[in-house]
Amino acid sequence: MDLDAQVEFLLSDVDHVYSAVELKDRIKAAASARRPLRVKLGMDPTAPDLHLGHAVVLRKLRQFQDLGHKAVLIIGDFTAMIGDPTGKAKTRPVLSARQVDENSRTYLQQAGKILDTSADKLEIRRNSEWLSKMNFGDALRLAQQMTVARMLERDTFSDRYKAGEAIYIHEFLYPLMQGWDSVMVEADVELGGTDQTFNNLVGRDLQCGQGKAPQIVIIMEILVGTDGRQKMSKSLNNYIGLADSAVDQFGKVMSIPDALMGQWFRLCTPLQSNRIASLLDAGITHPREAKDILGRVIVEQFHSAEAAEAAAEDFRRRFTDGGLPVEVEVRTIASAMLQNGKIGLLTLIKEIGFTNSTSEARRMVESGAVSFGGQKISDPRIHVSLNDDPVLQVGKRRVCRIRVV
RNA sequence: GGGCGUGUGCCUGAGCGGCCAAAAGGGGCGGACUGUAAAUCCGCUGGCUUAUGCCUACGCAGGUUCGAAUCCUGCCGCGCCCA
Repeated sequence: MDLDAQVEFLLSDVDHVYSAVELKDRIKAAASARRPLRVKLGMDPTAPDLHLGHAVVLRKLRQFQDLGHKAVLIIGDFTAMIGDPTGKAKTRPVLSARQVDENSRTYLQQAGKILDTSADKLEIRRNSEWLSKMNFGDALRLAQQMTVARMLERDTFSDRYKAGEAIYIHEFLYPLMQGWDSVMVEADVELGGTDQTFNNLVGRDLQCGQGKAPQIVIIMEILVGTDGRQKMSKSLNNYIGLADSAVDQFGKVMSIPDALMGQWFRLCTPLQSNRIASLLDAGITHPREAKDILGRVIVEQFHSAEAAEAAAEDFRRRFTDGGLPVEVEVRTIASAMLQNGKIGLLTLIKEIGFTNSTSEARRMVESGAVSFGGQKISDPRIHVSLNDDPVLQVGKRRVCRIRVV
């Protein structure tokens, strides 16, 4: 691939670059020096699950790897003590070393579905490595490179400030710490979502301050979650986890608003733009069909083509035809729960894990959402016996076969 | 440090002594209709072995009262203004 083609490839589906010219020059310089670019991506190990939103940036990182560059994954174990002020999140609890370890492990396992994990293509660092060693003087020198006015340019800060919400001084340190990471790992490029723009640009400033070449910043569009409204995030529960089962992933894709398909095709699949255009043209492709394809293409990236096909088939049986899934999950109940061979329906629903309380189970039954042994049940007081592994269904999605052990 | 204001359920936000498990909207869940889309309509949205019943809840701790989310005292958080 010649230089221009590489740049074009790397900047495809990108929201913003600072700047394309620099990227081209840097690639050229690296090639003649026979060294790979160091492409940085930071992640907070605060939650154990990666989702499709993370995958957008990870896929971009993979493209760099495929062109021979090195991915530098930063586990933000130190910055996690603050938490990026971007969200509404309050001050976060300090993570224990063990939590960080656990989260990091599952991160890498999940990121490995997208990234090339061979040693010469991937470097993993924790920012506590250098941040925990800085003293107050070091921090002061860092802080001197930033002004309050500049901080307040950030929407997240100015909005909160105008709204009269609390902004703590240490939150101002977050972008500086993240920027310092770039200095320490000598990043040539940093990837991030649009919400990371400010932080990543700070990295450029800090690098310049150290007399180094500023990193190129590549900003990806933020993926909208399954609700079609807000950015995908675990806390909003509008996400598709990379570790979710094929069936879950496919089902969730099918539930997104049609209007979201365009973005998802662009950011979550490798399909070409002309193909996407024809899929989105309702005159050519029925939206349901398009979404089915979207679902399969996404699922096969994290599972396999066979698993994606099976998930689509399962979906058809359950929701299009209104039947039971190909494989009904079996859940068990201890025989000690039974009295005279029977158990209260509400207790059963709760014990099996379909609701968090019997009150909730009661509401489900009263609203006509529950069927047991293939029969709809509307009386919450009923007691049932569990011979022959009966099927319990609560709502459309919660189905299982019950076995007494 | 001082003054003023504010603190309600997942969120926003009403309530200002009983009719409050707490208005209204949002969100979520369930149902109808569908393509688990959109739009629309209906119901639910603290817990309790099944209840015209009990328990827990309106920042925290006390107090006044037959009775408090509502009044009083102290404390804590947040905001604004002054220093």
